[in-house]
Amino acid sequence: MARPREFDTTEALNQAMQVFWSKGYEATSLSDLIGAMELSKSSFYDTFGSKHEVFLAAIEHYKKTVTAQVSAVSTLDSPACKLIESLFERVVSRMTEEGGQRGCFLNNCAVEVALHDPTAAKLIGGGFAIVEDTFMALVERGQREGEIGLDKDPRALARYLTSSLNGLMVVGKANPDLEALSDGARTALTILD
Amino acid sequence: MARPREFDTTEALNQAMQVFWSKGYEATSLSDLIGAMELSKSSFYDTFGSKHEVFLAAIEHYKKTVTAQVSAVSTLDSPACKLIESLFERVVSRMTEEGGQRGCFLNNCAVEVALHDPTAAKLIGGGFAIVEDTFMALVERGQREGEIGLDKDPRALARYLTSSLNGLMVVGKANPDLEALSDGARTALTILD
DNA sequence: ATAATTATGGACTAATTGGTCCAAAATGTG
DNA sequence: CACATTTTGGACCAATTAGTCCATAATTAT
Repeated sequence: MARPREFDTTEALNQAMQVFWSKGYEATSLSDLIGAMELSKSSFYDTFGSKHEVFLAAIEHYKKTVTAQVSAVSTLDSPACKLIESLFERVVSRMTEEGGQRGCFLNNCAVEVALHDPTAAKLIGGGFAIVEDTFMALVERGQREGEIGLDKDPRALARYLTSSLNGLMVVGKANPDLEALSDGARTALTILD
Repeated sequence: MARPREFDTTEALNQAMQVFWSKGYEATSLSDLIGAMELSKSSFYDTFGSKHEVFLAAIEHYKKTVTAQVSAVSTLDSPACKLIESLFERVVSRMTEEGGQRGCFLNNCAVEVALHDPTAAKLIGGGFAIVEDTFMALVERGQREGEIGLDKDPRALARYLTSSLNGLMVVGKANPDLEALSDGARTALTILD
C-alpha cells in the first residue's frame, strides 16, 4: 500500500529530531521514533535505513533549520553588538522558561556521542562552525561600524562567543537559574566593550 | 564467602565512575560496570543496590576527588589570576591531548541526564557550585591583592568563568582543536584585566 | 576444627533492544 | 475494472537489558 500521499519526510525527520533532542541518542528507542514519526517499523527501515542514519539525518536537519536561524540573525540590520546580545538573551530566556531545558541539540549530541561516533562528531563540528562563522561575521561588522575595537581578533572572539554560549546552556541544564545565567551572559558580553 | 579483605569499595566506585565518564549513563551496561568494578553481579546488587544508585554515587565520588582538586587550587599561594589561568590551561591541554576528550564528568552528566533525573541534577548542580565558589574565592583574592578591579562583581565573574570553562569542554568534544580552544580560553580570560 | 558469616557464579526472569521479512491491503495507473 | 506498485501491520529474531535468587564456596571468628 502506497504511503499516504500527504506523507512528509521532512516533517518525520523533524519529529525524530525532537525526540533525540529531548531524550538523547541512547535513551531514544525505535518505538519512540516510529511513534513520533508516525510511520510503521517497515516504512522506517525502508525509508531511513537505521536508527543511526536517522540520527545523523536529524543532526543535519537541525543545522538546516535551527542553526540556520541563528545564521540568519547576522543578516538583520540592527547594530552587530545588539544582535550578539540578542542571541545570548534568547539562550538565557529559553533555558529558564518552562520546558526549555533541552538546551542545544548540537550541544547535547557533542557531549553524548562525539567521542564514540566520528561521523556524528563531524556533522556536529560543522554546526558549531556555522555558529562561529555567524559570530565572526557579526564581529567584523561591529568593527566596520565602529562598535567593536579593531584590536580584537574576529576569529578568536567568535570562538570565544561560541563556547561561552554553549557553556551557558550546559550549566543551565543542571541549574536553570535566571540570575546565574544572566550574570554569566552579561559578563561574557562585557568583552565587546 | 566473605568478600576478599582487600576489596576496596571506593576503588570500585572509582572504576564505575570511569566507565560512566567514558560511555555515558545510558550506554553503560551492567556488564560494563561489573567488569570494571571487578565484582560479581550478586555483589554488585548486594553492595550498591542498582545501576542508578551507583551512578549517583559515582557523581558524588567525582565531586570528592576531581572537583575537590579544582577547589584545592584556590589554596595555593600563586597570584589569583595565575591560578585561574592555569585552570583554563589545564582544560585546554587535557581536551586536546590523546584520549582526553571525555571532558568533565559533571558536564557530561548535566547534558545527558539532568533533564530527566532530578536527583542527579541536584548533585551535578552542587558540583558546579563548588567550581563557582572556587572561582569566586580566587576572584575575591585577586581583588584583595589588587590584580582584579574592585568594580567587578565576584559572584557574576565566577559564574561567567564556570560557564566559560564548561563551554570550552563542550565545543572541544566535537572539535578538539588546540588553536580554537586556546583562542576561546585566552579571550575569556582577557576579562580579568 | 567447627560454626557463622558473607560473597560468588551462574541459572533464571521478563522486558526491551534494533532489525528482518512477508503476506495482505491500499493506492496509483492503464 | 484490472494490474502493478508501494506501504503496511505484525509475526518473528537473536541479543541484550536490568535485576533476582540460591546453592556453593571461601573467609572470619570462635
